[in-house]
Amino acid sequence: MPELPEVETVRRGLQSLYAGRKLLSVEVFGKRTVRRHPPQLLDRLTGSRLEQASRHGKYLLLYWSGGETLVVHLRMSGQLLATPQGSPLVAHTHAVLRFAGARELRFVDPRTFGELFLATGSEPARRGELRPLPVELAHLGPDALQVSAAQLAVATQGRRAPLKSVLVDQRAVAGVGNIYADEICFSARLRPDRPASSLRPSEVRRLAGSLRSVLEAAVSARGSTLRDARYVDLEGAAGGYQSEHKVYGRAGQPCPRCRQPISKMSFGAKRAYFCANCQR
DNA sequence: CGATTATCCTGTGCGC
DNA sequence: TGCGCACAGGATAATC
Repeated sequence: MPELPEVETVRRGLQSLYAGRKLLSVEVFGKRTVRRHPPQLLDRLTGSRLEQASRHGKYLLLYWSGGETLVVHLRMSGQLLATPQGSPLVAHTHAVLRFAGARELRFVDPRTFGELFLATGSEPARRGELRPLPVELAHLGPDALQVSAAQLAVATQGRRAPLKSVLVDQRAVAGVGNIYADEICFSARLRPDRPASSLRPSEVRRLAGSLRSVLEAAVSARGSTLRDARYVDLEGAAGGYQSEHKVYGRAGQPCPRCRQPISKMSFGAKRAYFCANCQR
């Protein structure tokens, strides 16, 4: 559910609320949220200070003074919430991190797709990144807010797959999901079912510009919160970008550019919303 | 090899 | 009002 803008909003909240704070304890409930290794391994973090809250794509990376990296992915329904000490645990609370001088950090996730794990090692730092990426995330493409037109050209080259499929493929570009892929295609005036390899250089450049501008605008608006309010920030507040969606979820409504009705097409299991008149 | 599909879960909203 | 079913922001292993 959360895509790059929502995860980035959470990251900023973590950085401002918890950076420099010492971790007092970690408590994990159930088996699914910490599933890559024994949950008690997280006790290694106790006594460390959070040095930096970082992000690559939809993954949160918490770097600690002891040298450990805690990786968090919210998947479809995960939330991180800054909650007053000792207030009642809501249903589906799977982990609680207690900090010195700050509210508890709670991981709440009804569908239990989300996960937390300690990185086991790092690959060399990528260009433009201060910290190395955990080996577990080595398969990810460049972060969607950093990606260049040249990198996008490589990602789309030789791929007959629909453009939207490539955009949501985290190995190609990390951070774009179902909502923003549609919004980016609309902004770039490109049909989501265009074979990725058919994009001309000028179209790839347009796509790169739209990637940047749509994601930056969404980050500025603190992400998108849909009707089910599954995404909220650390304070429990909804985002504001949903009111700026141009095509996502708007089948039949007039295109904001040309007033023709927005179309919906099926895409394997997923669907894509687009304007058949002004996206080519 | 690359592209669909099935799966992990719970909650919600819709149609009957 | 109540029930059953389809569907949901994701990622990945299995299958075509």
